[in-house]
Amino acid sequence: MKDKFSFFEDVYAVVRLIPKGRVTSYGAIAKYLGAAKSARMVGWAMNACHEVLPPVPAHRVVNRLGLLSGKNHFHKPDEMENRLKEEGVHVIDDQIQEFTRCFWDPSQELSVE
DNA sequence: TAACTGACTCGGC
DNA sequence: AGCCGAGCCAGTT
Repeated sequence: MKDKFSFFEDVYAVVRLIPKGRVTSYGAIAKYLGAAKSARMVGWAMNACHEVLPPVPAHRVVNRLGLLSGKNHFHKPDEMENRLKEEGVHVIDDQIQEFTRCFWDPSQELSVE
């Protein structure tokens, strides 16, 4: 179907690069891809990530507030926060604790070694 | 075909 | 300081 790698593929690639125990925001990914104003598309891409191989760790992607806004779209809402906790990310009431500390900016981590 | 929605973000009031 | 509206792109109805 997609002869060329679409915006979605790029999003998946970045999300899969997120280190364990780290999280990022839709805007950060969008900005890294050159579409800072298309943060919605990043989220929309996540909506289709369910049948994408290899599986995309969408649970590591949250909004800029560190809120698990997309947990409701997972197979099971609890799976998202449960996975983050298992990776060492403190999550309380769908809110990532020390979000700025666990934040992983692709344009910063992938750009600057 | 045209219109709407959506896992966001920023700016204005 | 908090709430509301507009912008963005692509997929879905």
